Amino acid sequence: MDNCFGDSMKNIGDIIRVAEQHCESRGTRLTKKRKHVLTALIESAKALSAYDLIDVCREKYGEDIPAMSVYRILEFLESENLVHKLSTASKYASCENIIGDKARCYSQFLICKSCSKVKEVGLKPTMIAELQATVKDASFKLVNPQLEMNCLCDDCA
Amino acid sequence: MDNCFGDSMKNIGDIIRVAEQHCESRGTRLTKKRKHVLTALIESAKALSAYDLIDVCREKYGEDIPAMSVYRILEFLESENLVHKLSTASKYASCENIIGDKARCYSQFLICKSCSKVKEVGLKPTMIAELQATVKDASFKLVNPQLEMNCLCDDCA
DNA sequence: TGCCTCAATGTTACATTATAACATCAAAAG
DNA sequence: CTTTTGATGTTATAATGTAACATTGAGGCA
Ligand SMILES: [Zn+2]
Ligand SMILES: [Zn+2]
Ligand SMILES: [Zn+2]
Ligand SMILES: [Zn+2]
Repeated sequence: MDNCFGDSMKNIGDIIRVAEQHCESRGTRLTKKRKHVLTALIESAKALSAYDLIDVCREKYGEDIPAMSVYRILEFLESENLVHKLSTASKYASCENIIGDKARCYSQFLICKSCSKVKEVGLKPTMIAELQATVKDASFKLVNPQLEMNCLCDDCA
Repeated sequence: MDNCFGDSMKNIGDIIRVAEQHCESRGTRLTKKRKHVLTALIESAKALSAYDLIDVCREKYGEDIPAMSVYRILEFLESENLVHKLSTASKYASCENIIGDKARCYSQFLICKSCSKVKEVGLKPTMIAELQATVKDASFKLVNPQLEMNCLCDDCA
């Protein structure tokens, strides 16, 4: 490994600050609860369900957020491109490009079906073009080009 | 349009017969209920939920299949590569390659998020190779290469 | 034929994921 | 301060999916 921190090298404070600025510049607010949900996702290497997040927020912040609110918060964070919904897993993961703002790029997600570990990887333009062409040939319009790949991580394989 | 039948050109009897032979050759059985569920999916241009299928089977075959059984039947049909589960939509679609047995190929599914119309398109080998490479670089193993694309069909766009 | 066995299906109960509808609270603006 | 609007709470319920155990039914064999 290159350093002694591994993935936890990422400075959460920095990411949150960027997320706050991002929201501010868009006229929205990263409230305390939204920040907690986002932080929980950033700190997790694994995708979490809405109900997982309820547990994490209770355990880590002593904060009881009802399911309905968690879903609304996730919807907000997704609309701000800070979080991605992984439909194949019914779980949520923080965007890995909050700093750098590549969030609008087309990503593929490698999701371990055993432990939910997730990795977000940008799609190459050539791939995007090919996917777009396929969709067009079939008379469909691509709405959300997010790809989710059903995988096993090396720990689980 | 090339002919007056459109997609309904596909001869369902032929497909079912191939599916039966396929099962027989694998030592499994395409029972009456399994056949009904499979037929319902083949006849539908749209992906259907398990509960949709309960309704279709009741309406078309006067047959009341409990939810648990429908899920088991879908699991069986998927294990035989006759049906695909579209996880992003929580719906199911018949394989479009039952005749020809390309079922083991890697497919991408274009799914209309408005009406659930679905099209199965084979992935080009170059695409598969690229996806595989990405997965490998990230230390994941690809389990199921199925791609699901969130689209709008031309009718709904 | 009658029994045996195992696959298929039924039944009941429940878990998980998600949304609708309406009430309340709180921050920013005037 | 009040108004306004966005954010959150509350309650109920819908939609999707699974666990556990019971029953049925189709083939194989005495
Ligand atoms: Zn992202
Ligand atoms: Zn794993
Ligand atoms: Zn197929
Ligand atoms: Zn459509």
